[in-house]
Amino acid sequence: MTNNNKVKKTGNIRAKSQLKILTAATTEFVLQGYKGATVQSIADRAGLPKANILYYFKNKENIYHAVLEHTLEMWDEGIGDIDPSEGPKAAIEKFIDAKVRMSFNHPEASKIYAMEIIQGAQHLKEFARTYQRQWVREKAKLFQQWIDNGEMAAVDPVHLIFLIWSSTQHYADFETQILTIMNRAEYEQDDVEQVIAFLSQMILRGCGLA
Amino acid sequence: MTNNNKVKKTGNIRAKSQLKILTAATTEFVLQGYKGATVQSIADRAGLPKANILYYFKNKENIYHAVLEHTLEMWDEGIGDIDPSEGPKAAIEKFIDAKVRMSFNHPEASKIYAMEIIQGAQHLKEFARTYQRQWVREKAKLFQQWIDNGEMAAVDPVHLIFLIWSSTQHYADFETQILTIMNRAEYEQDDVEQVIAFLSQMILRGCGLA
DNA sequence: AATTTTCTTAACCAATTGGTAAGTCGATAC
DNA sequence: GTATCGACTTACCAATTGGTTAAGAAAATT
Repeated sequence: MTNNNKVKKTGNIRAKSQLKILTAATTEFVLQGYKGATVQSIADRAGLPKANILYYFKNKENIYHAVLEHTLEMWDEGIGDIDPSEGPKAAIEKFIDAKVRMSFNHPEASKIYAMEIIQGAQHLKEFARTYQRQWVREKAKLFQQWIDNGEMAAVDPVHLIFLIWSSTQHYADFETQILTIMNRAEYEQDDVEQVIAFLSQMILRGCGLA
Repeated sequence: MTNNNKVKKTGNIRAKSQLKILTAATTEFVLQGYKGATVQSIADRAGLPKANILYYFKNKENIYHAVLEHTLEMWDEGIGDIDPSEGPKAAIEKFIDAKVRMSFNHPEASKIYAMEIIQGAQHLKEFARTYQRQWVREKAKLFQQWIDNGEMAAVDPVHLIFLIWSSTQHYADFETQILTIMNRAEYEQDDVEQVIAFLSQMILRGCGLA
């Protein structure tokens, strides 16, 4: 009998350290950009010596890849699939809800993602070309059926998806600007609900669903 | 009489070179980030030797400041002030129109701006705190009056402004993603008009104005 | 207790990069 | 003709940074 008292001790330090590094790296990459974030700065933020970082990750690019993967997993989970049987109103509501909550809960993930796209999506082009394109087409088709059925107004489904993406992500990516303009130090609990209510109202009405 | 034949020869080269550098620098900063863009890469893109760059601009940060200023000027011009007397419908239409056209015509300006905000707006906090905050408050007040007058639906004016900003800028900042998903190499003439029509329709309806 | 594996660290290096010093060159002014 | 000034260039350096090596400390396994 091995590993009885302390369950899975091996790899425990490893997993812990890797997570610490990944978290620190995400923040550094957002704040300083890929080139601006140094291995040393990541190490400092993680509270580990620099050589230790390069013990767990082969090199800097490797860290960045790991951060991106982590981000994409979140995108995948948080996006909440649309259930066709629910009808357009519930579908859009659920979609907005999920995206807004993700923006408020994981702003750094959204920021990393946004910076990648802005800079030309060198590391994400494949993801967009395969996965996202497919996702958008499926969902657009669904919306189109609802439109053809007279269940919602005739709006361009693809642009509708872009609208939901942009308006929801904005609260993560432009956090700094929004807080400064509203003269606030940070978001509060209520803000999430308020944004969800506002965007749902606007977009549903825009789709002739309210 | 000096400078008769050739009008203002001195400073002509200067202005031309500076513009070339600024344009090249904007692209480099967008593509590589502040730290990632090297003076050499800016020089290469501008078609000038590196030392020449540092002859016209004291240092790298100086170039970046110049780029940001140039961007803010555009923001200022392109935003197109809202005329209270026109009523909410025309005002919102005009606002969306101006912002979308700016996104399609100067995507790099939008991108530089977006990256600054995402990374914490180190160089733009003052601008947001003074100028933008004031602008948003004025406009929000205007919308509120229209709402109180029953001229438009009761939607949160500040969030409405954020919605217009985010949905219009999206086409510049996320250009790469949008084109990839739509399986297109670049935007076409029609796209601008289509986006303007879509967003106007959606947002006006959301405001109970269509 | 011995041994093997994992983890941690200091010291170091090669390459890149921002920036400078010191000048050349050509045109205009005097 | 020569002094001046803006435009441009070469050669160089100090500092930073990504990454390696090699060796020791700690843990886990036997």
